[in-house]
Amino acid sequence: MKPVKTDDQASFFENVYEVVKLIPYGRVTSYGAIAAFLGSRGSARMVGWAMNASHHSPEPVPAHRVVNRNGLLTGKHHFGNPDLMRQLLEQEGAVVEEDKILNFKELFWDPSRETGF
DNA sequence: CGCTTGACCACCC
DNA sequence: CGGGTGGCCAAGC
Repeated sequence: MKPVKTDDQASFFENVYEVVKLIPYGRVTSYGAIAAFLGSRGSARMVGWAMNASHHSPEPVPAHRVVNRNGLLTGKHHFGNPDLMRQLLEQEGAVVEEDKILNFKELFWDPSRETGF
């Protein structure tokens, strides 16, 4: 992974972006998992808010790999095209139906586990 | 400065 | 299946 933000702007948002960019191809995670990994277990909403501002990030953020705890593509309406998120996930090998990842359990990527904390 | 909203989560009815 | 409540924290008005 990249070096830690030495800048003062190491905010929750930047942290979220880093984690999301670390998500391997074909893998997905949840807002709550990211929030928990960052130390704010109950701040899942902040992760979503960070994603909302992801366009603010200089680098592209694979937000389509972040879904809710249900494996549901809750943020699909923020990709410009509601079908884009689903297609991106299917493109990476995910099985999506009714805006839900069926093999979510298999594709789930736990940041606190896969990264060796 | 305070209330409302939000790409969430969990529990309850 | 639907809906409501509490918690969380930040941004918008």
